[in-house]
Amino acid sequence: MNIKIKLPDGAIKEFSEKITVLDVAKSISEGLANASLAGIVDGKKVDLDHEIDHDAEVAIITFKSEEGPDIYWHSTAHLMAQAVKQLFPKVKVTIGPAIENGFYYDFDSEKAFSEEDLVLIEERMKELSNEKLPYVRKEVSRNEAMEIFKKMDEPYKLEILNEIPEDEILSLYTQGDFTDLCRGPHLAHTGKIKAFKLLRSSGAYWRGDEKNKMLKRIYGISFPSPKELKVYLNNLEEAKKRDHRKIGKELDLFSINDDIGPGLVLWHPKGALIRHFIESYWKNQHLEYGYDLVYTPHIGKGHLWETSGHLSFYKEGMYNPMEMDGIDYYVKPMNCPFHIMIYKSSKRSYRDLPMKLAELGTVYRNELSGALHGLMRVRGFTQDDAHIICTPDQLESEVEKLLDFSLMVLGKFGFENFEIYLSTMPEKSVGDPEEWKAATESLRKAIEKHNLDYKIDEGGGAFYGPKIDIKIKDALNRSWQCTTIQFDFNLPTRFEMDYIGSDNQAHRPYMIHRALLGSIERFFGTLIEYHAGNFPVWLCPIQVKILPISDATSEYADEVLTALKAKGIRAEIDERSEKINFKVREAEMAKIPYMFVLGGKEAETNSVSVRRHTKGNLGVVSLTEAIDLVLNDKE
RNA sequence: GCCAACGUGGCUCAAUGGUAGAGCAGCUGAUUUGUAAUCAGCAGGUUGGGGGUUCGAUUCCCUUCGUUGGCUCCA
Repeated sequence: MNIKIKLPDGAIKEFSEKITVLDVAKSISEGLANASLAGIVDGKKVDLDHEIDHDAEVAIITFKSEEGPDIYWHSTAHLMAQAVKQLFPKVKVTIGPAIENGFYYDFDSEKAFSEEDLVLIEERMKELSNEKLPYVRKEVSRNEAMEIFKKMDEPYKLEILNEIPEDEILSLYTQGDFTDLCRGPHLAHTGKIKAFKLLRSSGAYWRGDEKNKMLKRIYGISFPSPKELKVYLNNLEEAKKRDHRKIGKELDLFSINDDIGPGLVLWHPKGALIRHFIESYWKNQHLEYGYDLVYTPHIGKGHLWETSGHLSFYKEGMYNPMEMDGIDYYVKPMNCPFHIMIYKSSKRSYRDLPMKLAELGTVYRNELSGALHGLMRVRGFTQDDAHIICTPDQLESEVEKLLDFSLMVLGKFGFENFEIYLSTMPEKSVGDPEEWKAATESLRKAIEKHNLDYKIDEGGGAFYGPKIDIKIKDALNRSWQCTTIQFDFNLPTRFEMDYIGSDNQAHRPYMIHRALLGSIERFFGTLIEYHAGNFPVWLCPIQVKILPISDATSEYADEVLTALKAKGIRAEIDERSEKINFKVREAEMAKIPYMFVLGGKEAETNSVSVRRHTKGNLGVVSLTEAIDLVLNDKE
């Protein structure tokens, strides 16, 4: 017998008898064998003790491999479930997958897991890890599996079993006294799990459906070494310092007040000024790129929302109506019907298209109280909304322009890392499938033209059309949607929109909803976190703080201030009779980008000592040079 | 909305059944200072709201509001 094993680098190894994946790793190096978690044989992920009895392509998975962490974390989830079952035998297990950062396991338990419970579970996990219990795979028939889980009294596993397709191989993994239904692969034994931490417990609905029972979820993370775990936990701590709610308070940017109501934002002077700069930039760009700015009211008659369909599809998201002259008025959750009414205010010709109506439209939505989160999810917010109404043959170029525009705007704020999703037709949808196809293709083409990485969210589109979403991550790695470009095959029909074509016939236009920043509130939140409060200079309320060393230079300080203002630089003098250290400290903490320190020397030579926030003292330069420095940074 | 934790002066936190305390911020005064905290004094809280247990509640119980972490939803 002679088995040829092809490795990822193309090398071929020959073995004279059947071997396991671990043998292959060993034949390469002892180190690799130690680090190996599992393997890939002919494209299939398998356990290390998987036997190979034929020529095959084999790759070894370590923690550093793309597939590594998932397997590692999944095995840790099993370890945690074992510990939980031992400590709380009445608990029923459900599912426990690896996630982006770590893993969780959902349990059906009367009692929630307290922090003390988590410590107990961790301790038990440590003991079980020390026992180096092997994860043993066993393939079973459907009946066997049913028997086993019936005996174990695990109803959720039985429910899952029933939903696995007939032709799929069923496998069980057992370590010590714990058996779980699982596709695998898993680590060789529990001793491989060296460092772990249970991070939090929370509630989670079975299958994510609020109609189902509330389960108890435990989240955790694990690494092959304590050092990696420590680095991860440290990063988590560092990330918390970037939290927009914390920085928003420290820099006095915004607040949310109990007496006003949850999810309703107060923009304080500094935050409002930044918002003003964001909005003016936004308006100027829209005017330049062929948009028309509009303003629309905050409320509209119930009849309007019936026509739009919001009262049948989105009622829970809307505030209750208020009555006037016997007619119900609703606060708007969206701007679209208003923009449509502007379109419909006169007869439109194909020559009017594309029509692009843009508005910083403030809307109110009744978000679930438990979902509110700082500026990221609020109940009243301003969308940087626009509706593009065009003919079918303008579609593709409009989508392309949109994506260009969006990337340019996001870039202006310093955003370069984001996730792009293309969402396609869901099961329940309105509109002609051919139109869906064309629209989806035009979205795809636009993304590909930019050479951007993107993920497809199959069936994730709105019922009324496909969409592109751009998401930005917050300090804790949670994604928040900013840009959204959505087709709408629904509203043009509902509102019977039309235009007269060159053939003198009425046609139905295409409509695209889009928001670039998403909402000003959320965008501001992500902006704060992305820059850790160190805003791009053009957005800073104060760009330069002038710090005279003593009263003796206060006259010169005034001159510097005048010179800065003349160049459109926002500056302020700290005139207090405090030590320079103190003034520097306060300016640093206020994250002001430039500090100009002035003493007798500077006054004599018409210069300033420049200090850059986070970078420190840059030395003395002439006032004109210093001003140029700031102006260059202000772009 | 659901599961859980939390709620003490503007901010960060202390006080586990015996009339609430610190630092920072604020105010007043002194200090005129060379790149991240000058010194002193003063003032500020019916401990989120309501109810209960108790001789006595920040502390224990109930309820309500809010916040936080998740579930869900979405800008």
